[in-house]
Amino acid sequence: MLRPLDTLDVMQLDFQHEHPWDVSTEEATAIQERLAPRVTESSLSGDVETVAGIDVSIRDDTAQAAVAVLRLPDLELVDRAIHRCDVAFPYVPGLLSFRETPPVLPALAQLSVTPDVLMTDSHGRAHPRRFGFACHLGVLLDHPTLGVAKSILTGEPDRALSSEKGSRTPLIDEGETIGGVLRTRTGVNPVYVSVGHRLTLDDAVALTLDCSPRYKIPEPTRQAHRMSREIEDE
DNA sequence: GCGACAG
DNA sequence: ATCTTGTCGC
Repeated sequence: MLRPLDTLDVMQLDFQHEHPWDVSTEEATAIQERLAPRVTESSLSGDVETVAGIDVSIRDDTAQAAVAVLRLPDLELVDRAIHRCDVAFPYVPGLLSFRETPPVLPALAQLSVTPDVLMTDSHGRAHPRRFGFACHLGVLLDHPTLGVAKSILTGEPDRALSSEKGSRTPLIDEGETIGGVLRTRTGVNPVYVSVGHRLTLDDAVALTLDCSPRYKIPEPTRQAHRMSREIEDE
């Protein structure tokens, strides 16, 4: 049974209450350090029926956020939302959430179902301060979230990966496991999976594989990416 | 100082 | 991310 939106009531969330978003890079960094301890890593409870892929495209200082909610295991689209607005914060490696969160929250608020898990095309704990976009979004909403990125921001693979689908190795930074390097397709470059909030790295890896039966990029994120690039005029 | 650097 | 066509390889 699909969960109604009320358990993820973004409309009620005054996300500016936690902290301002119009901040300097120094302030943004301090906010990350303050919120990072709030990330929790515990096993998902119950079956995951729906996963929401989240992505943002930016053209000429205008952001278009897209959310695609897919049902497991068939990966059928059950809900979707788009939100367009101006972007204020520049792209700074390590501060992506300050650029992408403001467009994403209003898009999530448009959903008519509550996805069990949120999936971003970014890092979660695999971040210099262990607080990537996936963590920031997860903590703000207090909802299970994972990050699946296409390249490394910080850290390095523990060992070389074999070329078979499902092959994985820890992503290590300063002696700490901050995520996983995962081959989602045989013979294709791996993706980098990490915890955003309220799930374990093993949960995140398993979900990523469940969502990637055909392509390197998981289906929820893939669809969100396509939607974020759809052009509409008004 | 130099190189690295999610999207 | 974004600007962009064909093309090499499994």
